[in-house]
Amino acid sequence: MAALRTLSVNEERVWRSLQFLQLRLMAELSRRLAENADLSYPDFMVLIALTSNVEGRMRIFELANHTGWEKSRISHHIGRMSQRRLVTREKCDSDRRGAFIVITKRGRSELERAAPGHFEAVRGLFLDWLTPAQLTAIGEACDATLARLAGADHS
Amino acid sequence: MAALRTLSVNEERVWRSLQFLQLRLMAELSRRLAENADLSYPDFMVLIALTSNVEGRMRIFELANHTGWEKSRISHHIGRMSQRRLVTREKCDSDRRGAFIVITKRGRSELERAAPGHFEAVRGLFLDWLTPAQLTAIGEACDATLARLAGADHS
DNA sequence: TTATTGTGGTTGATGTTTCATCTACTATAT
DNA sequence: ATATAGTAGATGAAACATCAACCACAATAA
Repeated sequence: MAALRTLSVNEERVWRSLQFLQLRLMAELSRRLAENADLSYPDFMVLIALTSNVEGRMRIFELANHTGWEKSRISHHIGRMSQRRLVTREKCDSDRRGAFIVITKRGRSELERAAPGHFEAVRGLFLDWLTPAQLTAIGEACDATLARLAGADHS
Repeated sequence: MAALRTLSVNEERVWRSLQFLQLRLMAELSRRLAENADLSYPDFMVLIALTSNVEGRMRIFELANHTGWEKSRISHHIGRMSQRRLVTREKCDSDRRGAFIVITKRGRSELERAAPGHFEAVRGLFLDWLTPAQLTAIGEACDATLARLAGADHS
């Protein structure tokens, strides 16, 4: 029975909207990815990360940095993706604990099938409708928060 | 080998930041919830929704609207939460298909243990650092996008 | 009344994410 | 050389999320 709403009315509205944005926008983007190719949103992120370097191969920890995911999540996800022949694992010579993840021909073709529509959707559903001021505000607010989160010594 | 980056440099930076914000901020908020109480973020959302009406009871579909989740997700989650005695299910007289979900004493006490720290964190990690202009920009951008997503007839 | 359609919610199967832990190796210190 | 600590990644279990049925009832129409 304590008073629980400790955000101002306005703050709460924005916070709620941001959470709903996440939910709805990701759902719609996922839906379209699945429609255009046989890829989930996470699949797509991994493939995009892999192709951000020319060889299409990357260490697990590099993938983790790129996506922001934990190594375990990467590892499990790569396991599933390699069953579907979207990527393969290769040995790493310079560090024998390590593994390279390499995009396959099939992975590349799925990605190429999905990417144009995806980026078009990101723009068409979201980015294109923002004023330059909104775009800047969002970018700066996110970056500042991320910097703070990274900097704080997590008690 | 096609040209895949179809967002402008600036657009891509903002889009990436927004995705990382989601990831990191939610992770940190979840971590703190688990630290202060025995609640996951989804648990917390359900309990907050339930207490937004005075009786602490709500139909499944109301919970779904409140959280933005699908009914099946709600139902499964309620199943797990009721095993932990955070909520219970009750019959609905006015519609015999329906179910009421009711917060328990235990649910209320966990919530009260978690809520102050949670909202403080939302402010301290994020909201408090935004300028009024940024807050407005984010709110309006989210709302406009959500309206568009809801309005479009999803082909 | 009966048929039809729609809604509220559940269920089971399957896919995903997290958490804690483990193995193998590398790096550093003694 | 050996001990110690740290890092890369894999793994199994459990929590979580999605999807496609499904059942029970309500609402509408014939």
